[in-house]
Amino acid sequence: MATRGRPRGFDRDLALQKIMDVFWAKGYEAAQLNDLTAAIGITPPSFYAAFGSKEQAFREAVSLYVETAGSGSMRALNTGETAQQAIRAMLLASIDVALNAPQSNGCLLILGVMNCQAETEPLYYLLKGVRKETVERVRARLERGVADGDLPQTTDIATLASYYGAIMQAISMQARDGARRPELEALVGPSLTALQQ
Amino acid sequence: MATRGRPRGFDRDLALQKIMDVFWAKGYEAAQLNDLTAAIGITPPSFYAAFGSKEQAFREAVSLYVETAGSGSMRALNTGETAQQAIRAMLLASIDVALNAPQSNGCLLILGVMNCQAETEPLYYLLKGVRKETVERVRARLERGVADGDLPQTTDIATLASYYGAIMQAISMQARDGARRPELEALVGPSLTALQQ
DNA sequence: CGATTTATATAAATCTGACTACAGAAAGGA
DNA sequence: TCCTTTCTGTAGTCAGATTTATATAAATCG
Repeated sequence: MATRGRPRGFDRDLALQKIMDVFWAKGYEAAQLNDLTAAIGITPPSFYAAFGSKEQAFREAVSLYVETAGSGSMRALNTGETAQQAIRAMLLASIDVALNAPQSNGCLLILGVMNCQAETEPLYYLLKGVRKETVERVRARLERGVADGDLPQTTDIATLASYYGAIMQAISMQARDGARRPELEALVGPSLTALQQ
Repeated sequence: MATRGRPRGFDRDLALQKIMDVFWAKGYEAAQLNDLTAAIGITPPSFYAAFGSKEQAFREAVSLYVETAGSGSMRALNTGETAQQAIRAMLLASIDVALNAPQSNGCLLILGVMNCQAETEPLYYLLKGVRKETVERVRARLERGVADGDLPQTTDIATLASYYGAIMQAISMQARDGARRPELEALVGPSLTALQQ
């Protein structure tokens, strides 16, 4: 059965990418419907028919981000022979992501919802959950490092996992503050000394 | 000559402290005039007569913060015999500040204005300037450490100053995400390994 | 005490931003 | 061709938030 009714006048997938870009550049609250509809080139009713609400559009944008732009650092975490190489690759990849942000800079998962008020609370916890998963993956990689013997048995894995999660947050904050690649990459070396005890 | 006209019905200094607390807890944009006037116990016209506008009130609150709550970490930076002791003291003090935040957590200078839009742009740059000063002071302390001989001549001072600025931002982010004292203090040890080459 | 000056409260003006009623347009199905 | 279905544009509603006009209250000065 073919689709009935008037066909949509724009590409929904392309529109979602632009939505992601706008949220990525401005964050959830600062991005207003004007920005979203203008970026897509549609009017509000078309937006609501296609995406339901600003909040639902954000959720879809986050999913897309996790699948595409945001996945680079997690893929990088699975490269490299040693845990240290993997962590370095992850941090460098997160710098790439931060600098690839359109307009503004930084990671959507870190900067997308900064204040937890009644209205934005569910979205705040959505992003917080994704960040927690990230730390979990770092922890798993460090555990493997201990098992592989490239980290000492005494390594405080939980602390270091949380530490590198914090470093990624710091990278995004610095990127948002206008830091360029050299300044961001300068953060990687010092942070890796924690693995060189 | 005595003050003419009806005297103010509230203590302006006390009111400014409450304004600081509200902005500290919620950030500039999330804090609405309702919250400010309710915290002080006055009505909007009294607020505007005393503080001019929400933006001017924020500027005064930032000044007060720098003089009081925020000065702890900078004072700590001047304690300790070695540069490493000083940095550790600074980080621990910034954890104290982050956990002393009313309601929410973190540093007003780091989390007070997160998105730089037309309206909040000047305030964003105000806070960014204060943060830059902080990094400058860290740099000066590290320079003294090299001069004192407790850091090697080859120390990359600019990089490390920026690094510890980033660590303080990370501490505030983690605190905002609900981290308690043990989790925050666990970030200090790994970050200090950068000085133990 | 009367005049002036300043603060307060009520209540509303003003503006912004998310969202939607309505009518018209473009497709498929009978 | 006519009906149903779905999308689109105009225009506007509605709620929330900062700011202010107006009248009243409380102080000092002459």
